[in-house]
Amino acid sequence: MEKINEILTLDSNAKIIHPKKGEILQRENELNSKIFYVKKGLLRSFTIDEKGKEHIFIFASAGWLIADIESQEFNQPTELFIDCLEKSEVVVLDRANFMLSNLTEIQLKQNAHLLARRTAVLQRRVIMLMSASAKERYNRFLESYPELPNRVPQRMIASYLGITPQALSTIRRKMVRKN
Amino acid sequence: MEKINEILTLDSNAKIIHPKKGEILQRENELNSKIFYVKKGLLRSFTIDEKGKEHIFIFASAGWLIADIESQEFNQPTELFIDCLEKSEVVVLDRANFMLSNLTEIQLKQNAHLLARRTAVLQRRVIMLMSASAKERYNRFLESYPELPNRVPQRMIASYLGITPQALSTIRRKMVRKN
DNA sequence: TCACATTGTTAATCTAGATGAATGCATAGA
DNA sequence: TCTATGCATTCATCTAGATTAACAATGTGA
Repeated sequence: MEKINEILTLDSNAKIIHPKKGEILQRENELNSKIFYVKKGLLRSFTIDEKGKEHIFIFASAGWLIADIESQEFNQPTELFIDCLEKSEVVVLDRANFMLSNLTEIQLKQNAHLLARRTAVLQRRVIMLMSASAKERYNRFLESYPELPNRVPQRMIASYLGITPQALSTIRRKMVRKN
Repeated sequence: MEKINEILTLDSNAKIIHPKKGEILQRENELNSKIFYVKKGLLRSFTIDEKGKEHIFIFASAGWLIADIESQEFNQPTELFIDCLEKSEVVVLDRANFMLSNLTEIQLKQNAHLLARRTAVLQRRVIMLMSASAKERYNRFLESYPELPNRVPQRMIASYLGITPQALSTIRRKMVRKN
């Protein structure tokens, strides 16, 4: 991972920012959205639906990308907000830089790798949402991201799992009683 | 899109196959899984859960990639089956070819573009699964893939949407009555 | 320090969609 | 041609999780 850090920071068009907790890096309906690479800290992306309900799309801790690939790929304004959950250090790239500029072959490959890793996570997520109960999804979440429960409030975990905070609370109660 | 076709077929390591309807291109638990680029026809990927229930992960018609990115990225055996829904023409690439070999810069960029497009679809899918009702998901599906309902049985559409064929049938009945 | 917002919990009720079963239709294979 | 298998539909019932609401515990900012 250290290699990728170096490569990204060597990209002459990349900027580094240090957002603090609560800072919004990208708003819904913005054009020209960016790709963020998290060096330290924790970001998240989320949508807000017509009923005003927040749905967390992805968390990104150190070493992960966060971006609205959909809007970029189809050249539409963002549907996703991106904000900062912990004091962070973030490399800001734009789309042209990431895939279409004159990067070296190694940089392109590393970037493709980061993108593939993100896609892999999404693949698992879709399968989970379709085939697993809320309880199973929560257990899988704990396995996959053991450090996150200490870093984000439960209502955000519930939102990421696609359930209400009440439902998550109930699931946790039942799990405790069984142990 | 025609450009990408040409590029892929020029890749000297790529093979072209012509699977027929029902043919299985990749089974669960296979190692060394491939990336398939659909030139003509229609493929799908799906999982089978512990209860034996089938969940369609993605359809891929002409111009789209289909692959188990997750298992490739984490070097684990495939969880996904890939099979053929219509007589097709398919370019078979392996992972090394796709991202890590000595392709030209243009090829790498085109491949990254295909990957990003797939990621974009997955992004929309996750957001839909989390925030929209079955009826809304069905309507969005019809908008996004207007030609697919004529090409695949309804039970597969239901499976793609994450609902039962009965539920889809009921949704369709209600939609017809309202018009 | 006090007012007020945010978080997590519990419980009562409601509902979208699952499950299971029966029926008619169409397609395929001997 | 007859039979069997798969597909779509309908209905009765069940259930996971949503909704609403009340409350305690913890932060937080003026």
